[in-house]
Amino acid sequence: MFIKIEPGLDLPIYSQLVNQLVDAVARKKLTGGDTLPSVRSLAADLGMNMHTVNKAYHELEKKGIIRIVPKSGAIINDLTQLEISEIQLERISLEIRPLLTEAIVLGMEPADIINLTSAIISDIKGG
Amino acid sequence: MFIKIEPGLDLPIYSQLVNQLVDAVARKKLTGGDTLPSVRSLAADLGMNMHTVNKAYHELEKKGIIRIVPKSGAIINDLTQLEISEIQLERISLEIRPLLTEAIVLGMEPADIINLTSAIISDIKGG
DNA sequence: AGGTCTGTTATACTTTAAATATAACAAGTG
DNA sequence: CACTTGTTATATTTAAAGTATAACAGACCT
Repeated sequence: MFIKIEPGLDLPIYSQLVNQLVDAVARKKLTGGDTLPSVRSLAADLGMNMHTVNKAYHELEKKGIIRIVPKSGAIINDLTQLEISEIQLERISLEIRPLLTEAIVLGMEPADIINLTSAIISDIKGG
Repeated sequence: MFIKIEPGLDLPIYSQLVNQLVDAVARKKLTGGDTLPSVRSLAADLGMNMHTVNKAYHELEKKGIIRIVPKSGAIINDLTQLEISEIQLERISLEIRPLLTEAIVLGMEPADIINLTSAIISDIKGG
């Protein structure tokens, strides 16, 4: 797999795993219908515990990015041409808010923030 | 004070305090030169421990929003007409990135995200 | 000068989250 | 039938969050 985990970072390793899997979907290394490795095999791959991977998978399920079929496996959801749910939009807004507030307080103009946002989005898709 | 802390939330109470103080600066309830209450008095006010408030203040100092003068107190920095530092910009970008990635994966178009961002910024300033 | 308030530092403790370690179960798959 | 799957349960370790006291030294005020 294309996952690199760094223990000792300020971000928990299960969150790192979540972020990198979301990233992989954004970059289309993973796409709707693809299956994720079993929690056991991925845990072995990454040198971490089964339950840690399991926690990451359930986090991804909460986010609506994968579905978990008990006794079978985890599958990436097909979200193309599907409207984002109100709940997920609300959650993202709530998490993004304090960061935007901080940017404003530190002196960024709305236009600067929009430019930064656009640049990051391009990088996510392109890089 | 205009601070409301909710224990039992998934966000640590020292982070809640940080967020609400940043928010107060954004809304200009607090502005450059204003002093924050002492860690002891604010802790008593909010029914929390001195060290928890202290932790929040130091977090705000790392963010560049206040300065702490030992044996004296905490003062809001004057950041108007001051360029954001490269370090802070880098940190904000790094934290905002996974949220934007998630939005993309959940089907939002770049334009949608920009609109959402603009709306939140307006709300921060206006509300 | 004296007393109070300040942030700082240190120590100790409790509680919660993160992470690991095993083990067993029941259902899907070949 | 044998194997793999996610699930569940229990136990343990480590780190973070939060509280509780106490003492210190400089600032501040009368």
